[in-house]
Amino acid sequence: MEKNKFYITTPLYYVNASPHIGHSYTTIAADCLSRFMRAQLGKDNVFFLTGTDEHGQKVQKAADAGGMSPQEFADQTVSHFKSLWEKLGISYDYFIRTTDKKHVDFVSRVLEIVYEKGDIYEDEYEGLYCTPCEAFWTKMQAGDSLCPDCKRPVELIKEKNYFFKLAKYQDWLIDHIKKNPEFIKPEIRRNEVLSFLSLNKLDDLCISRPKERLGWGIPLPFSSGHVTYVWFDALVNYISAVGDFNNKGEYSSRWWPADVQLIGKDILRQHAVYWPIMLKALGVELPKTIFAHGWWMLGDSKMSKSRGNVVNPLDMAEKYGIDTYRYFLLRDVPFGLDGNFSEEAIIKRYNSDLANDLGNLVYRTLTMIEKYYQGKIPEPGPRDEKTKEIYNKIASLPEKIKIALADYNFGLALEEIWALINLANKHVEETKPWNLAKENRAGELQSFIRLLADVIKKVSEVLYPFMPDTAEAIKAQFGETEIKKGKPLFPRIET
RNA sequence: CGCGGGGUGGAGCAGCUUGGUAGCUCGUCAGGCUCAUAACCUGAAGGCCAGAGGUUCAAAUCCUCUCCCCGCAACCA
Repeated sequence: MEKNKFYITTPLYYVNASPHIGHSYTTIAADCLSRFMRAQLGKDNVFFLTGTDEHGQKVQKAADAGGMSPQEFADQTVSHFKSLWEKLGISYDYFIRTTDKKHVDFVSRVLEIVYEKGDIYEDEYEGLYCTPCEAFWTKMQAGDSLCPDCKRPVELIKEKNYFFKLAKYQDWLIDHIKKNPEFIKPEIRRNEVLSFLSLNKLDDLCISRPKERLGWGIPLPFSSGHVTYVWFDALVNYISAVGDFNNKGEYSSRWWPADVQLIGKDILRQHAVYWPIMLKALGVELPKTIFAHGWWMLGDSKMSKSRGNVVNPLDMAEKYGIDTYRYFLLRDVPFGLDGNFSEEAIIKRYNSDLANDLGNLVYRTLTMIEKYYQGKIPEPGPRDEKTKEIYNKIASLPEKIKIALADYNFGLALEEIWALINLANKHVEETKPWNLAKENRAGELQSFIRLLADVIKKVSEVLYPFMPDTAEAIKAQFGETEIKKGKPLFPRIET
C-alpha cells in the first residue's frame, strides 16, 4: 500500500436483490481504507470504485416477475444501493453500472481483443438443463437427474457456444500465485486456490449464452446470436471504469492495477482464477492483492433470503447509529474470518467500547474542562515521566494503525486506538484530578487536563476512517481553545 | 481414505511456525474512587487447552490415531 496512488474496488453487486449486511461489510471496509489512504496520499491520489452488475438471467427473471424491463428493474435496485451508501457515509469516487454505455463498449472491445488473439473459440456445449429454472447443472449437482432447485427432471441438451481458454493459462496462474504471496489474501484463501488449481484441471469457460435463452446481456461482437456470460462482463468493470484501450489494443490507466480488490469468499474463484487469466489474455497487469473476507452468520446458519434471516443494514444503522454499525463490523471479527451477527453483540460492543470507554472518557474530560477551566482548554503544563510516556503513545499511534491496516487488520487498528483510550481512563484514576484541584496543585492539574484533551484530539483524528461522524462530533466538541460539551456521544443502552 | 478450516475457564477469541509460569475481551463476584453515561480503576473466582497414544528433562504447542463441528467440490453473481 505504499506508492503514490491507491486504487481499491468492491465487487459489483448483483442487482437481483436488495443490499444486505454482506454488501455493506465489504463496502464499509473499502470506505475505511479509502479514507485512511486519502489522509496518507492526498485526496486526489485515491480511487474507490463500487457499482452494480446488472446483466444476466436472474435479473431478467426478477424483472419479468415484477412486470418491468430489466433496465427499469436494475434502475430501481441501483437506487436502493446508492441511497444505502449515502446513508452509511460511503465515500466512493465512482459508481459503475455494467449497463453504462462505456462499459458495454469496453466489454465488446475486450471480447474482440481476446477473440483476435485466439483465446476464444466456438464449440458445442453439452449439459444437463432444467427448462423451468433455466439453469444448467453439473453431473455432480444433478446426480439423480433431478434439478437440485426444483426437483424436476433435467434433460441433456447441446448448444453452440463460445469458450474462453482458461486451461491454457493454468500453469502460468499457479506460478504467479506462488511467486506473489500478496496476490491472494488471507493466506487460507491463497492455499485454497492453490490447492484447487493444483488438484484439478481447469475446463475452458463458457462465456456466451444463446440469445433465445437469455436476451439481457452484452452482445458478442463476433456472433449476433449470443450475449456475454455475466461474469465475463462484470469482472471487466475494474478496468473499464478507470482506463481505455488504444487502437492497438493496449490498455492504459492512471489507476490500474488495483492496489486491492475486496471480495467476499463466495466469489473467490471468479476473482482469483477467471479474472487474472482474463487480464493475462488481454495483456493487462494483474491487481496487486485480492482480499477475500469472511461471512456474517446469523446464529449457526448462513444468511440467506430463502431462510428469511437477512439483516437489513439500514435498519441496524438507524437503530444503533451508522458509526456504531461500522465500528461493530470492523471491530468484532477479524477481517477474513466468518463472524456471528446479532443485535446483542452490537449492544455489547456499543456499551463497553463506545459508551463506557470512548464516550465516557470524552464526557468526563469535557466536564473537567468546564469545571476547572471554565470551558477553555488549558495550555500545556510541565510534564512528568508518566505524562511524557503518554505523549509518546499519542505520537506513535498513527504508525501502529498504518501497520495494522497495511495488513487489512481493522480490528487490531481499533484495538490500538482503544489501548490509548483505556490508558487515559486509567491515568485519570491514578492522577486523581479532583484532589489536585482541592490541593491547589494548578500546574499538575493543567498539564493533566491538557494531556487528556490532546489524547482525545488524536483519537478523533485516527478514528476518522472508521467512524467519520464520531470523529467530526468530537472535533466539534474540542475546539482550538474552547470546548462545547453537549450531550454524551454514546448514551448507554439499557438492556 | 476428495480438499480445507476449526474444537482452549460461562460466551467470543489469541497462543501452536521457532516446545519450558495458559493470555485477551465480555460476563460473574469483592473492593476503591467520584471528574464521568450505576460509567472509571484495582483485585478475585473459574480451564486436566475435544479424546487416546507417542517423542522429550519438558507439549495447548511436534508425531500418530479417534470423535465432533463448519466450509468448498467448477458454466446457477
